[in-house]
Amino acid sequence: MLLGALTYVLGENPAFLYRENRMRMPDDGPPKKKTKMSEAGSSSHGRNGNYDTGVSYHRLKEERRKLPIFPAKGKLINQIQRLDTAIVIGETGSGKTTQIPQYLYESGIHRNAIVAVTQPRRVAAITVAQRVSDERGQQLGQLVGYCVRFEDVTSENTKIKYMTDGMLLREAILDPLMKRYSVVILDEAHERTIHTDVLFGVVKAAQRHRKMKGIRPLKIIVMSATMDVDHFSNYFNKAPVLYLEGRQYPVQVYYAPEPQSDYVFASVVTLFQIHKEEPPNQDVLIFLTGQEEIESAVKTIRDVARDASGQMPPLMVCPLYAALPSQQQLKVFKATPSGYRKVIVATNIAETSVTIQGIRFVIDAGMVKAKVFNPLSGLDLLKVVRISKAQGLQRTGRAGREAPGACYRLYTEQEFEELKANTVPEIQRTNLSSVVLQLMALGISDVVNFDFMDKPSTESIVSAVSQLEDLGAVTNDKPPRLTPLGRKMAAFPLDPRLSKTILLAKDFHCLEEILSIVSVLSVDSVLFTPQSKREEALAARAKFVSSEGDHVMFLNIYRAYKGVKGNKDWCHENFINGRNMKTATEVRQQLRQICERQEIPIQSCGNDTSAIRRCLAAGFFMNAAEIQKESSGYVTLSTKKPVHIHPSSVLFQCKPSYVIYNELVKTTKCYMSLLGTSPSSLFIFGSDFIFNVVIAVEHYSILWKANIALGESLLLFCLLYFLQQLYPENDVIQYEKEKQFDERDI
DNA sequence: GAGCACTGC
Repeated sequence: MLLGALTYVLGENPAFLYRENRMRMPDDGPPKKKTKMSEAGSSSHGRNGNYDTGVSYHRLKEERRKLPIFPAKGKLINQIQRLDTAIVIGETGSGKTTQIPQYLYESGIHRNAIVAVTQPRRVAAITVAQRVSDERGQQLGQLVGYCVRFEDVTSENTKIKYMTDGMLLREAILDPLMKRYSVVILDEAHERTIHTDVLFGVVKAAQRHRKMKGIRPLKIIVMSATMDVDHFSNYFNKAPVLYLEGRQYPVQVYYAPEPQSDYVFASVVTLFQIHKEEPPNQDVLIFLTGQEEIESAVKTIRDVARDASGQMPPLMVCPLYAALPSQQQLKVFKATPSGYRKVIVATNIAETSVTIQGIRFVIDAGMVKAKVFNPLSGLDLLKVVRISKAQGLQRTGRAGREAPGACYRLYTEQEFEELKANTVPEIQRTNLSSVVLQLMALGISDVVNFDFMDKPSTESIVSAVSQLEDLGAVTNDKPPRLTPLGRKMAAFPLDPRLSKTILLAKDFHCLEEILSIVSVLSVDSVLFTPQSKREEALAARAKFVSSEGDHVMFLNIYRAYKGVKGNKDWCHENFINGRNMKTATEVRQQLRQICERQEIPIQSCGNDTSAIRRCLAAGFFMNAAEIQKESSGYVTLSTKKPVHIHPSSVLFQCKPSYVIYNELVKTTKCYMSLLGTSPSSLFIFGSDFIFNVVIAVEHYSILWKANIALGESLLLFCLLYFLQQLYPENDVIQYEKEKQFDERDI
């Protein structure tokens, strides 16, 4: 295969010519955890891990003194001491994450209370805590600890606590004033995760309220690598900004001379140009958008390399994306054999989550696959979109971690200039129902006027509130109030529809089963279907399949997995993703504990799947669809939107009259994914005086559907009563938009 | 008869 050459133009933008590093020192961070998987099983992460004394402690002490932040220590502490809120801008490698919490502790600014440091990712919280604990010469979980989901490695002695941002937000529900903490450090604030964004408002309010109530003051430190400093400062009442120098090698940026229509191909061409000209053992990182592109690029690269073997040094090609099984992900961390060049073809997972040593060249396609949420249609879709300038910068920086490097951008300099400065914060492109429920549990009812740094659109808030209203979690007052049911729902770390389903399960006496199903639904797919072994995978799966829907299949899988005690070979043979299945069992354990705390009786319905199906139908009543006689498709009952069963569903061939679905995904068509059928249900939709009613008693083929006025509802309820008498084995479930659960809960 | 980026509680 002959690859045409692609010539590049040298980037003129000085912002992307990184400053030469003056001090050559090890990175400030702890030794990076090598894989995503190693943290997935992090419960084994040692409390007694690397605890070490003597030589190692003194060596670490020396290293600390050499960090770029060290000379600034006195001045920094002095400033922070005087300020209520400070913004700290530090480039990669400044040492801010590991050192500032220790400086605060050493200088007594913590006032003997806890310093909380939030991180967007679990791995970061765990590894940084381990590193800092080592630097103090202490055992992890003593002075320095961490707290992430499923794991709390802290003690009464802990004064420096690394935690995920989501964890601190959860804690805030129980204690909105955050009284345990004297300092809250929000690290990696530039990433603008939805949790960090909500925390901005929560800590700001806590600080103000503590001042008003005369409680020990709360110091806020926002740490970021952003260039958009003013935005942060303005939000925190013009808080002063402290700058720290980082450590980064220069990276030469090259632009494509003209726009590239096929960036996958262009990336392969560029790779071989680098490969021809540069010495081997200088590794290359290619950024593409998803599994399909990556697999196609990997194949092309391998083909070309094979054809040209003998004419150039060999290549070691590694794909890298989150859905890739653990063992294959691990390959990217293997040392490159001598004489080889390693090429990693990755999604944006390599931008922040995974750091790979030895990268000297980055090839950036300039695109990313992003979830786009439309609050009006309630539709999620994944779209390939252009990256932001900040993201481009982040990718470029990946070439200069250990030595000077180069970044080849597969777009023109003009295209770069036209990119958005920053990625749209997550809070502005996500379904907010879960966040709104959490805010209301925090006591903030007027969510529309919450002090957001960047406000989500009113439509998305209104749509979230309305969904919570449908579920009976909030009242339809203005502003809405949390119902007792809503308060219970907020205790679960789940999508509100799933929390509601759990709370409904006690009425159907099938909580054990629902917990299993909900756990599987709330993690990434447990099914693994490689393109090459599709038939094999489907054959292996046949024993779990159920004509009653995907949920029952998940229950079968969960039970079988438990039956073999999570055996890895079993997972492999049955094309089950063991990593995600393990997470599901941990989720289930957590959900079970929350149920116990709420004193919900945990009962099993055994093999009575109809109870399970009724419960699911009741929880997902707003996600129901009815088959269309004429077209073989379905329409949603709530919005009359034409939809189809996704071919990956076990119900794809069955076409039941009524289905409930987990989510709508728009690709070539609008697909419902993860479906279930209801043995018999009544759904009531709508508001005010008009209800849209559907009764589907499939076993007896009774179908009735109408729009009725409230006055007629009496008649309807009489009818329902008779139906129930006639067919006692079929529950007739009714749902109104109003808060029928309140009375029962109070 | 279709393909889904990444986090987190």
